[in-house]
Amino acid sequence: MLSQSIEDYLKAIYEVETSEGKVSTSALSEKLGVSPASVTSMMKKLSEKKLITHKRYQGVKLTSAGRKIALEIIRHHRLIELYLKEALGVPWDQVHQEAEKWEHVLSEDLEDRIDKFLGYPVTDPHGSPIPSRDGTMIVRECDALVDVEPETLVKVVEVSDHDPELLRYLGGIGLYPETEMTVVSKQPFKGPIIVELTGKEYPIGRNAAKYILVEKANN
Amino acid sequence: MLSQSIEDYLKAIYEVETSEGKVSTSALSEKLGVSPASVTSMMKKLSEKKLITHKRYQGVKLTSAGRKIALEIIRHHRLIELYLKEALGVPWDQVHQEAEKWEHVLSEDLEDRIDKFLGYPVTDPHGSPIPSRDGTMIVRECDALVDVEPETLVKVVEVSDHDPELLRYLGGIGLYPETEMTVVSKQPFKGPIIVELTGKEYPIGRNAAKYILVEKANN
DNA sequence: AAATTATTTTAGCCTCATCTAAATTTGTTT
DNA sequence: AAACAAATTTAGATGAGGCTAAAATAATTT
Repeated sequence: MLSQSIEDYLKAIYEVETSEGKVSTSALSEKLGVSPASVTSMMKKLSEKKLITHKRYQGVKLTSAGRKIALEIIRHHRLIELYLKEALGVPWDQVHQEAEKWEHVLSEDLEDRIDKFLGYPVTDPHGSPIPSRDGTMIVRECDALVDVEPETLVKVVEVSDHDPELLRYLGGIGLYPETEMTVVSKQPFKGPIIVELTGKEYPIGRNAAKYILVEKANN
Repeated sequence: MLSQSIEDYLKAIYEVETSEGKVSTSALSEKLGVSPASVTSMMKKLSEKKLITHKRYQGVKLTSAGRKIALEIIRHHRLIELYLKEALGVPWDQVHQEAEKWEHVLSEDLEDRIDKFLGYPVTDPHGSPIPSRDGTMIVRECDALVDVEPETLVKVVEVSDHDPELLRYLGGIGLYPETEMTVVSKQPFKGPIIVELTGKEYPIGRNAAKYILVEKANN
């Protein structure tokens, strides 16, 4: 059995790996809120357990064993997020922190029951894909909202779950995964992006727009 | 925030206190599966935090602060047990181990949602009373099955949740809280107790019968 | 290319929760 | 009441996982 701490590291490595390609000590230090020195010593331990490969000063990579565990935890996390929303009505900006703790103590049996209850879903409330039981996750083509040209009709695919405040704002304007909207304009001087949905226009900051993934709506 | 370990100690102290009156180092050592020396050092820490009072060589007692925390954890545990059974169909012999882990990471908000979902229940699947939010638990008058005289009609009040195998056996013969049955006889030489329910007779070992609480059925 | 800055690693220390072995206190026999 | 047995506590060690400060390496600037 792996410690909660190890599980958190593997998950963080997976996430940095897919979002940035290279996994540096400082990125993990930042993400996990621990000192760089702590990261290095954990990397040593994970290497010994053959869950990652580590070249001194060169960053780390998950082995397939490590990736499998990371995906298992992410699967727990996302099933729990969806479950809490569907079964208990927990608002989408709160499910993340609840899942963050529960994911480490969820048994396989309960995981299966939840999966079945939800009808074997493929995405969580934020639109993130749920890894399958055998440790694979679909890859999707999509763009960050911040990179979309004005005058484009797009469909929201996924919103990052890490900032509750952003989620509350987006929920307030009715912006969820599957929502269709038009990118009206990008205000100059790094100003906000203006989107139109349900007939109204709303501003979305450039930084927030990095965390909203969309695809071109086909119509 | 208290560590999981501290929460487990407080819960164990509460349980020993109510079932045996006096809380000895060895009883806790036994119950928690740690060495007596570990118990002593934890007692020192809990004393410093004013969660228990401890006289050297004389056992410990919960303070009201300590009792409140113990009851909060027990409330989590029992609400979770019932929730897993009702909402996800987890069999009653499995809910305990799942609750044992989840109880430590349940937020107050989620606790309230679960409580509401269940309609503010007062007992868990094993018949144990669920402490109220403000930290009180009802006390009931009842006898261990092992102490009941033959020829008595009784109603099951509560069954200990700690032995899955016993729970499976009891479930198999249809013995649950609220079930009415007749104590037919107590076999000699510490033999089993014979009970009759739904027209059939079943043996229950003396030891198991210590963990089944009943009250005289009034009819 | 040398110097400076940024990143990563090493060295050494801390806290938590556990352990074993030895010492102390309490309880029970003879 | 002395001796023995049982329970409890103390002393000292261990392994996780974190920290800071200093050293080593890599990256960037001048």
